[in-house]
Amino acid sequence: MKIVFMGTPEFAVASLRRLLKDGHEIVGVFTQPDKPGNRKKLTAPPVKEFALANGIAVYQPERMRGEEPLALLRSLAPELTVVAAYGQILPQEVLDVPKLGSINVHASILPKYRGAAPINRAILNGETETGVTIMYMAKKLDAGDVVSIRRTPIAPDEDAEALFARLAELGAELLSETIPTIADGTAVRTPQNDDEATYAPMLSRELSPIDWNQSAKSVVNQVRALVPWPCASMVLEGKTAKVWRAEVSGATKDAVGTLRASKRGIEAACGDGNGVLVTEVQCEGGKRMAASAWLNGKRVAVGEVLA
RNA sequence: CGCGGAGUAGAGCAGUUGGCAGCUCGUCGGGCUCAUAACCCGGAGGUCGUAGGUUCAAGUCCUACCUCCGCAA
Repeated sequence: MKIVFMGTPEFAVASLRRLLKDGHEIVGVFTQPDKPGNRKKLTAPPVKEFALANGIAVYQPERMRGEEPLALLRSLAPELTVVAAYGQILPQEVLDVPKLGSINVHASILPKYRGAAPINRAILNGETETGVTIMYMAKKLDAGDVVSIRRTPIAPDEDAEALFARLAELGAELLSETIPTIADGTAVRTPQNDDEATYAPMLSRELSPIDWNQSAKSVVNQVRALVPWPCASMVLEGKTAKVWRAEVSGATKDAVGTLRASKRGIEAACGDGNGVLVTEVQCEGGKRMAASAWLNGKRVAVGEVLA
């Protein structure tokens, strides 16, 4: 089938790879323009890299609105458009170009967690189950008719990075199974119940600082949810440090917010009387490292109170 | 030319006015112990990011470059 693919981050690569593997003719890939990444370098979206490496034409319009991109898309004459985390809002005219319509791979069980950061938000909220949804795209964000859903449990110690990778594969698989039903017209369109919709807004740095007054479990969820960006953060020696990994430890008698060096890391007392063991941190200008290694370099004895 | 931090043993760090390269953890061997992630003794492990320069002498001072990272976007 002649397909146009639209996607940007790593999450989308899995689906694109699967489409290729399934033998579809990818007549073009749309992805976000290269952005000035860190410090100096211009970084290309993962989807672009993958597409180019596989000899597929790549288009990076600033906007999909307007006649130009619309004409471009029409000239490619796709039968179906597949979108996965593209990062741009598509006008109805664009969605209507392919005969079979435009479908989207979304990393949640719709109508729950519509929006930009469904995976992170699900972990942040302590969900124990999530999934992927294939749906027809509608004008309203992530509100189109659902075609297929696949659920999966979230492991208690699974972080956003790991879940991302898993859902990307799961989404690709479901996409692969769903496209044939769209092609032969057996796909069933189920409208979403808007009353049950929830939103997963984009992440920001404001979510980073850890409030130790929360329960230990909430703190750990925050740490898991925000990896690898923006990451939960704590204050070490007056500076902010990213927290890459943490786990709930036992009850503690320390006052809320107390940091204590332990054998395996830094133990912090939380609002519910339990402790959180921070096991991997990253200080300003430094690399991520085991918390025990950090304590090592600081020559802090086990049991000593840091703050 | 956006601001800034950092490259020294497997890991994390120290190294003062240039003068024999150190500390903690880990690792290996031995000992103590009912036992141990605890304790004691001992050992191995480093072209100090790269290339030049100054000097009797450079981890340290000068120059260029490479790599990693935080903030800001």
